[in-house]
Amino acid sequence: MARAGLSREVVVAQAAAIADAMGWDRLTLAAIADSLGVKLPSLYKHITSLDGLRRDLAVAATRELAETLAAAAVGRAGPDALAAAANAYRSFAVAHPGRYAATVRAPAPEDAEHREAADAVMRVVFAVLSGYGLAGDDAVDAARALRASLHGFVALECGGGFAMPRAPERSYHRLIEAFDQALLRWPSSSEGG
Amino acid sequence: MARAGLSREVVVAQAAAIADAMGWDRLTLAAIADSLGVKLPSLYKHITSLDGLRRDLAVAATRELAETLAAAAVGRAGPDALAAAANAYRSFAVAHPGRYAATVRAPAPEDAEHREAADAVMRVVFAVLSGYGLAGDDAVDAARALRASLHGFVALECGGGFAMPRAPERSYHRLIEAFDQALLRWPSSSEGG
DNA sequence: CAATGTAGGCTAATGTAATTAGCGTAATGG
DNA sequence: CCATTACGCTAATTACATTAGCCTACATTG
Repeated sequence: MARAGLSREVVVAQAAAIADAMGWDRLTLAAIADSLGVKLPSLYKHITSLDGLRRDLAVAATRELAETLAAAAVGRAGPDALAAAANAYRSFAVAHPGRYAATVRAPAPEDAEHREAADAVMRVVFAVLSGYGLAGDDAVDAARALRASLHGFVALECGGGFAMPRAPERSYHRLIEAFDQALLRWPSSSEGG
Repeated sequence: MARAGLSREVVVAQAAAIADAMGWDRLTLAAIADSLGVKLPSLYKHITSLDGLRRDLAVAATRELAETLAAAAVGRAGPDALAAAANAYRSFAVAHPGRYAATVRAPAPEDAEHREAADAVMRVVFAVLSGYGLAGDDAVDAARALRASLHGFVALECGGGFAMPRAPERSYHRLIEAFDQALLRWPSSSEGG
């Protein structure tokens, strides 16, 4: 039997492609093995389990998202940075739905590598918010609100949750515009101790 | 064999309980049958398939959510209605995570019953927005932004996505406050044709 | 170059879950 | 009371994840 030249990286990359094509929830080892031209059990020489593979894919996808966001926001500030990052976020989700879904998986508490990848995403978010002069609890609240808004939008959009006949791009643009305005007034909101 | 007194409704209700307890994604016919004290194949006398059951559960849960939101918002208007509905939304998700996840499933295009349930939710949202004088594309954009923000927040929160040591309730309250302010200025945003 | 050890493929077997086929009994309506 | 239907069962099939254990390509080393 000729060697197939697999590795953990190759398997994860193939898993990403299949997750993008078939959906994160329908990712199966059978499909991955098939598309790599090997039998299913062979994968276990490179992964520990399906869940382990999902975690590896989550880490890889989260890093990819962080780099994408950072690349979009670099050299920009304020509303400019916000719009660039938000558009990059949605584009990533639309272009790579499986990988995007993987980024939503929360890191296990003791998983330093995964945490670091998730932190890298949050660093970009906080960098964008710093352009609005936000820090401390203000920034945490704003970061949560921003991530929630963007994630909620793309999750609903990708899930077919927008039934009305209006282009999602328009609504998204409007959302970001409104968020920008909200950030300008953010620090003046009641700061409950 | 004594009859177990099953029905589609009973099976769906049990599925809801199990989805809440184990998670929407880990809902299995085996668990449902077990908890009802019957063998797995017996369920097929009342459901068409696992996916059919998930759809039935989605309809039931979506109706429940619509009623919950309507009950919370009735008799209120403006910021009051917004806060009441938003809090009811998050409470529902936290109290019934499985049912909440079911409500996110988009109706199939030809599924009138499911569509009607989803419309009932949107009617409450539009009713809240009408208190801000919004209609037409303005209202559609605002409705999408609102649903995205709320869904994104509870999805991330329930998924353990908030790592920072700050109470999610605070961040949520802040989000709603900011959204209220955004709605006041909403119609003045650029209305791109 | 030959011996050898390991890495990386394989087949076979197990367990869980969804689904279908077909059997037998409880409930119900003439 | 009998016939029909409703409803639960067992048995079998399929798909998938997982483990055990085999067998060979290939790199290392004498």
